[in-house]
Amino acid sequence: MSQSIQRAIDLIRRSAEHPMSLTEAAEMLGVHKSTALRILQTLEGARFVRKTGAGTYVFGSGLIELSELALGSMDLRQFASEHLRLLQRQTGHTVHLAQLTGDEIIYVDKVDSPAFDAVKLPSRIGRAVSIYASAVGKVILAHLSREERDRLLAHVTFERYTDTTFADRESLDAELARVAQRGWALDDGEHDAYVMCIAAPIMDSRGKVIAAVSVTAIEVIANLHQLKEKLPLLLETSELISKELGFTPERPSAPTAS
Amino acid sequence: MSQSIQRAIDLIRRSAEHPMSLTEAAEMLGVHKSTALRILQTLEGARFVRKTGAGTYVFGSGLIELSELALGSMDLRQFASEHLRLLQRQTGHTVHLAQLTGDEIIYVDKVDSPAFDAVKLPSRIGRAVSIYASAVGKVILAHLSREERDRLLAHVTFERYTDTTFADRESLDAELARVAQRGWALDDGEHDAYVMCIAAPIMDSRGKVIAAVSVTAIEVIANLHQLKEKLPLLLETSELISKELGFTPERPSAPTAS
DNA sequence: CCTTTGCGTTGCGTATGCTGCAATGTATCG
DNA sequence: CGATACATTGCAGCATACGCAACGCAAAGG
Repeated sequence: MSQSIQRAIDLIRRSAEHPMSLTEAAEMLGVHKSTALRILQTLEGARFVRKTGAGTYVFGSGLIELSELALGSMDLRQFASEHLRLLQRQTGHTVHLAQLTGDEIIYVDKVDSPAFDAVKLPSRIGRAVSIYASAVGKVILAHLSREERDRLLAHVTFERYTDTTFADRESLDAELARVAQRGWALDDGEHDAYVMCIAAPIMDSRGKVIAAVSVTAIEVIANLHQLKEKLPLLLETSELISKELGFTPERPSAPTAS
Repeated sequence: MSQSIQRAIDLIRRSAEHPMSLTEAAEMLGVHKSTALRILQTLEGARFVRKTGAGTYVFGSGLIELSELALGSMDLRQFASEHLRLLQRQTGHTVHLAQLTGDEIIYVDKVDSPAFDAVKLPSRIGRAVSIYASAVGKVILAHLSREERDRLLAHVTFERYTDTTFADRESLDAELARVAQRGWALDDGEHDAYVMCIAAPIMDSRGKVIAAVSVTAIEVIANLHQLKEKLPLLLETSELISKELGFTPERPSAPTAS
């Protein structure tokens, strides 16, 4: 659409990976150096990129700050933070908070194990999660209305990542029915063969599912059975967070009792 | 410099704060709605903003992801991560990692206390720290070469935030001499009257200071004396991180005493 | 039910603002 | 000290991003 803005975006993307010189930037865009320079200077003014002493350009603090600001202003994240950290300490495993935003599910928080022997998972805040090959994805899908579920799955092209992946709409629907009934989801290595996961939904004040919490472990650390033992803790966490968002379970016989 | 890019930047900034409608965006920029639309569509294509169901635009996951990518690719952050988390658990206080990037010092990691009663500090990853009114700033300045220190302080306009602020070059230099000699810095409420802090430097393989670790507490939780008791833990942490970066202490007679 | 209003969106001619060129400045090298 | 390889600045031309006006659409209101 907008040429110069697209060029600026390309440069930002590039700067997040490697430092780049002005000449590199110009070559990458296929434009004259003076053009690249003006774009970079504009970005530099906003601290979207920063110029190093060596004259190369790198990703700037302005974007990091904005991104932290945006994440920080999410109500969900604030309400959930302490519960996630408690859950991490209780289970010893990595805890994720994934939020449904528009048509995709993205990680908005992650609490790693502080232990030295902890395995670093490839998940990253801001990154989208597979909607059908993850516990958080499935548990959110399972609790959505039929229309919304169809909308989210409309543009999905299924891919069989591992043996256990639900790689077509039919088997996925069957799985989602099971998930909806019991109220939580498993991921038995459906995206990465050795990554196990359990997830529970988070509801807002209108009872709509908007996010999910999950506990993740690799098979070497804990198998599926061991992970399931943490279910009560996980469910307690998801219920507490939902409650903080104003969700009240449907049972009419349960008033504001403490 | 570049008009349309500047406009795009303004819209990104705005979207990080509130959701905005197309009309709002156009009014804010003082341009026609069609112009604002094209900019937003370009940004949307890169997931720098996202369009909500209500038709408003919000900060997109693309920028969050890029920012996490940029932070994650910093070697320092990877090497330091687990040490910071250990230090947090050992001290119970908030731990910061601040890195010297260009002419400014920014927070690149932060480990809050997971305790429920923990006070949320206003610091935020990506934000710049005062270079002369913070423990991390002072400890980095104190270990820099004379030229670099002068360069960093050249454009600084001193401001006396509190009674204890070193608000002129002369008193700051005296303080920096003390800091350099003992190898760590204090912040006795020099930026915010009730925020106490101790910091130690992190060296790279060439022995140059590139970052600092700090332990922070508000006076209600721990006074300066109590904070100083954590010094051995702090120094151990900073030395371990420096070692991971390839730094070897000059003193051959100082073994790995615990 | 039709009208009105307030949005977002599209097509198009125009001029603004971006681009490329060439010249200048600056640092690093032989 | 000249040569090279950069980044940077000024300027003229034209491509591109702009504003306008018309359209589509949904919600509000008579």
